[in-house]
Amino acid sequence: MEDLHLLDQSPPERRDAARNRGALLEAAQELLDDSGVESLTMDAVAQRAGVGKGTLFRRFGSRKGLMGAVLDLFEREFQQSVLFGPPPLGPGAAPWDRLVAFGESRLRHNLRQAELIRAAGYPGIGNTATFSFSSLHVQVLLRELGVTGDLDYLASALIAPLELRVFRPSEEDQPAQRAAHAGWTELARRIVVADSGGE
Amino acid sequence: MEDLHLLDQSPPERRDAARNRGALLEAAQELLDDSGVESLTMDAVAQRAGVGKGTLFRRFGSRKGLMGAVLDLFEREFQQSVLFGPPPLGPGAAPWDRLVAFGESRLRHNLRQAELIRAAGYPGIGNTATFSFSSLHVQVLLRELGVTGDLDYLASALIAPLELRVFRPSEEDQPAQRAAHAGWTELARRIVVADSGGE
DNA sequence: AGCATAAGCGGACCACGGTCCGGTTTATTC
DNA sequence: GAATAAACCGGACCGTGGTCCGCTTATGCT
Repeated sequence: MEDLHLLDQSPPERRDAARNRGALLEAAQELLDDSGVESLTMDAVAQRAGVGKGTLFRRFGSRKGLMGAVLDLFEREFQQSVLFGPPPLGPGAAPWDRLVAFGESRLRHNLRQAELIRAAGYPGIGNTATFSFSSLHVQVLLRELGVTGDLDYLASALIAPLELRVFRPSEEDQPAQRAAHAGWTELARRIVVADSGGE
Repeated sequence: MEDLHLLDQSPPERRDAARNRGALLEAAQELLDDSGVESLTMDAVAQRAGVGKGTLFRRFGSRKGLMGAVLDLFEREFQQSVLFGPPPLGPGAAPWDRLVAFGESRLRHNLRQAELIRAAGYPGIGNTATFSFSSLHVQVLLRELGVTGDLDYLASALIAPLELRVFRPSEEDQPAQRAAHAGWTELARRIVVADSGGE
């Protein structure tokens, strides 16, 4: 699959470069799993991947960039399950159910990656690609639910409180997590219901 | 006013320490006004305040801590005008009007401090003191408006989209800013209205 | 006042993120 | 397949955030 670069216009990446990129990402993840974000030193990553520091920076630009790349791996997974996964998160369920599922799933996603997200400087919010995917998805669901008005804004506003730290997150705290999800669902209900002229 | 430390249980701060703290904050602000966040080097601040680096770190803990302290100055101002300032932001206006005014004011506040807030690692959200002030205030207003349910969560959710970067902020872009405010007001309306059984 | 104790102080020092440039590997052209 | 050009590589190097420890200064007690 990697070999069909015939279609790409710009010769995509040299073989060694690709190999190194992989090795670097892998090394980064190993270090993370091993001993947390703090141990993710650029020197350490480079050394572990058997590569010079310059290369590491060339490929990822900065420490945050590297973290962003790692996060991106998980983000892709998430997007996959939204677009192609099983209902109710994936296609096939009723819009409202998909919306609720989205809230819960996204919340969990963010909590699981909390440490990295924080260390990476909250790239999720503000990272156009990541953010606008969620925003667009919610926007579509809202439209299907008959919501009118500035859907773009409403969607963003609905996503915002799912992002880290809007509720005081005693991470791992299951009841708190449940309350957060319940609260969010209630928020969504209010936004949706306002269009149908009362309950 | 500073002299009545008789009531404080722990002798609050040595005179030289207080002086230095002031000098450091002043120096930091001067550097910021002078040439932006980038030039806010810890060495530079210390030197400008005529103080050793160790002292600077003792007082503020870290670079982010220092930035947080500077932001805190503005935050206090903001809180003052919410608690004691003229209506509609301050007390005396109808709850709904106060809520709308709060949204606009907070949005402007965040945009004005954008550079610092970002550099300080978004201390506003998650900084318990700052955040819970806004949250509590909005919570009270919602209650006055007859909203029922998890007011704590709803208040937080309402504040979240005012925080930086939930809408793509072309800072200084006035129409965008207006749209953001309009969107937020509409969001608030939906949250409030859902309790009164339709329009 | 003078002493004892604690808090404040500051600059030498360290670690890590990020840059730079000479050497090397890969692709392209004849 | 050799020559040329371009991209890649890597480690020496630098600046800045943060720590540490011996010295200084304020405060409380007798």
